[in-house]
Amino acid sequence: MLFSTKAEYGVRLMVELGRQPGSAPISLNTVAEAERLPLSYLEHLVAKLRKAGLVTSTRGAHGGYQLAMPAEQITMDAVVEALEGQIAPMECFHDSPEGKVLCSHESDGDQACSTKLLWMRVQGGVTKALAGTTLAELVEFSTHSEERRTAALGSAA
Amino acid sequence: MLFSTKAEYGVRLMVELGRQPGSAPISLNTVAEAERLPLSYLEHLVAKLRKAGLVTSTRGAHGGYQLAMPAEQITMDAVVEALEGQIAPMECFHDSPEGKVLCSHESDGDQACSTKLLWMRVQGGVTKALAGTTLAELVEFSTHSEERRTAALGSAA
DNA sequence: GCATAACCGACCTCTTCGGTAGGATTTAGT
DNA sequence: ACTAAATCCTACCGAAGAGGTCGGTTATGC
Repeated sequence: MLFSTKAEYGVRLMVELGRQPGSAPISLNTVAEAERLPLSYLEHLVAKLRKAGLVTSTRGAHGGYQLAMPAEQITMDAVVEALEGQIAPMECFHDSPEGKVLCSHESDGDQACSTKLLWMRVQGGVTKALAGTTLAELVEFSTHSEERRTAALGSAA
Repeated sequence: MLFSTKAEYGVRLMVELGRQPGSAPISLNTVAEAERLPLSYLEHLVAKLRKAGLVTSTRGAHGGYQLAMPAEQITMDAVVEALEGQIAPMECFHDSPEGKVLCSHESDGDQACSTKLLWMRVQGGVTKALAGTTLAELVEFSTHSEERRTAALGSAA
């Protein structure tokens, strides 16, 4: 498995927040029941999203969470990275401060190990897919999906 | 991490086999020393590659492993899948017998969960990168890399 | 028959995953 | 001021997988 359920649950959580039209915060309990996910586990995940600056929280009664910015501006690479940690295909891969991709096997400065070409391409494919998808797209996708389901149920009855 | 060292070590093993020009089998010990990887662990990995039909083995003295087909015909999706299991971004993803991608949350036949769009794109990016890379490319890449290193050392001396 | 090597299965340690538990803190409403 | 609702925080826990190790069995060339 490329990703764990941390990413799955976290994305579902973000989509759920994105579906809410108003400006009132949504409690985690509401999200947990809507998506049938364990509340206590979601607490851990939403903490990562908050620390990454993707959601804001308001404490106390009638508190909850909201997106920190419009869903159109949230790309999924930020969401997944907040939940799963840095997106690297292999342990020896890490981003250097200048944004270059390094492989810790390159002890001689410029040398690349025999697998670097492959992992570079894989990482490129993944980050391109993640960065090219906005939360708004997923919200719209799920909304349409639900409309189709409701329509199908209606015509079946 | 998207992949574990199983894929890393396994690919390095395959590259090492691909670098050998002759038709004589290479012992695992030779590979292990060349790549500085634990022999006993490589045994487990090469077993997976053999079961997947990517390498052939000859037992007994002077035995070893060889590529089951020319390196140009070996694409890395087969190698990585043999080592890591099915390439799916999320646990709920699995290939149906007809080759379609399914999500086990789609209990209503056609419905998709809100994250499917995202994971479809990610999986597409990964499989495209893996299937678009042949073992021959990696062999050539590593050979050139080594030539550059040798040249650099020579000029420095 | 002996060295070499593939094969096989059991085991072991460590980390992560997915989740639970319990409490502390903040806030809205009464 | 009290209370209910919520976030927040830390610790823990069982299961699974990662990354090996080990000992032994089988097959083969010399």
